Amino acid sequence: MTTKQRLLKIFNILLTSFGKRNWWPGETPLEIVVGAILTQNTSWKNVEKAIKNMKNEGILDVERLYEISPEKLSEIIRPSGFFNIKSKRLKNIINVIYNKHNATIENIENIKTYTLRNLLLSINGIGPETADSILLYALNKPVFVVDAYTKRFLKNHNLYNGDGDYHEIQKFFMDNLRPDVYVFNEFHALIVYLCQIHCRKVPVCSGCPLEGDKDRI
DNA sequence: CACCAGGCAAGTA
DNA sequence: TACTTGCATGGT
Repeated sequence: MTTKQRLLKIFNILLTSFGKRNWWPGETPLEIVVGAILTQNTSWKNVEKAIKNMKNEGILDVERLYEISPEKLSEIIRPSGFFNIKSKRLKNIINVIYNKHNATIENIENIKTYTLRNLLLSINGIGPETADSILLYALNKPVFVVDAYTKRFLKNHNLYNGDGDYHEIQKFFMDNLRPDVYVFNEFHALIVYLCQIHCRKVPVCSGCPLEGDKDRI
């Protein structure tokens, strides 16, 4: 079986076993952008509390976020942890959207994906994973998101023998899958779900739908 | 009590 | 280039 066939087979097994994950939880592109920043090295449950606070304060809005002081914002997002640095990071991306793109997320959707990715990466506080999460989940661009779970997944299933470099792993997925937003969206979410319920630390686990995978370590 | 969570930037050698 | 550390709350 080729790598492409095996990867697609794994995707289908995961999708059949677990169903659609409905990522990203968030009602608007802005909420997804905010969540992408807040979830950096933080559990999603803590992020939900912070976002709920933001909704209660009525600041889940580009203009409100542009106007609010970093100190006030820090207090509102406190449950997400790292609140001072995340407050600055939220202000950083909001400033770009507000000043250069007419205060709407939708206006930056028209920028070519490659250019947009570099724009996001140029913002202090947005690294590869956050940039790609925004591109895929907020803006529907066919970009594969790599994270710690993805690396563990590849290692556990002996799918990729290279170092853990983010862009090499991303290239592996994008070379072996059609550039399909739906597949990229669900595959990343399914990998996270699989790792969270079955493969937290040890490489082998029982009850995993991929147990029969011959090439698995 | 320790350890981790849907990272990133800055500092050091 | 390749480590190390700061950031910080909340769950297990």
